[in-house]
Amino acid sequence: MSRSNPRVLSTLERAGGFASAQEVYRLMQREGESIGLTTVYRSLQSLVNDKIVDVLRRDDGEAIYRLCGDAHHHHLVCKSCGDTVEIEGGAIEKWAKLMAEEHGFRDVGHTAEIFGICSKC
Amino acid sequence: MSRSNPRVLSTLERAGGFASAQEVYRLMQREGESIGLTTVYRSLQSLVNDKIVDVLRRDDGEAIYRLCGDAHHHHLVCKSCGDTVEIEGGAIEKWAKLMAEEHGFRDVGHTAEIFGICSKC
DNA sequence: ATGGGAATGAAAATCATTTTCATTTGTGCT
DNA sequence: AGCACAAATGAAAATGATTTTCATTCCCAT
Repeated sequence: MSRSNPRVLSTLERAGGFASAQEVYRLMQREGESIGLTTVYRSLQSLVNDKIVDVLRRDDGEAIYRLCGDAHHHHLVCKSCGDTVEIEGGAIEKWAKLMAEEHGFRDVGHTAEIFGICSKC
Repeated sequence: MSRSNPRVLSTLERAGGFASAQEVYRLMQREGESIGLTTVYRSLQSLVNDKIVDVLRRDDGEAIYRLCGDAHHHHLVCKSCGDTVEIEGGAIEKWAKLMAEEHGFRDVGHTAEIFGICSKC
């Protein structure tokens, strides 16, 4: 396995903590950093594995990587401008646990996202 | 613009109201229907325009089309055997609505999936 | 130095989706 | 029926993100 190239993380931070792999790559190029696209992808993936960044999907399917805090949370994403709010999801945790029990599932995790149009758009 | 091929909609219904374009296409082929992939894509897109179906994204970025208007449900998926149970998600609906209101979002939808290991695995 | 594992990146492969374009089908009109 | 024209179709090529392959380079402990 490969470890993350630190310049990738620092670029993602500089980008406002929210960018696609292609954007991180282009940004690094523009800034004169010598790096391959492959390494950008690998680094971002490794950051996801280490739970240092989160990955979501734009409407067009492109993956966007986003620095996130550590507590388990969910996202409220604006479909138009991509603005994201972290929200608390205690209700979901309970629901997931309950449903899993009811159907005899163990070792459960979940995903949940809310998307809509924010007040600015 | 093109109009939707009715067999596409009927196949999406038969698939449980939830499938990707590729899946709809493969399903139709398996059932002996003669149709091109292009037409499947075009039909699904036109159904989205007409707001007859919803489009979301899987984790891998593939677009999945969902009949809306249908009672909205969620999935409990086994990570090991892929078995899927449809579950009711009233709690989630309320949660999503509440969170959206709190942050001034409108026109909101959501996705939620629970995954774990089923009793058979 | 030197041997081996990790990191790198160019190029090729993959895969969903979109576009192009030539052909077929359908529909209204005479 | 015969004709014209618009809409629908689908095969094949193009696109674009992402992944894989693989040869090379780097680094570090012996």
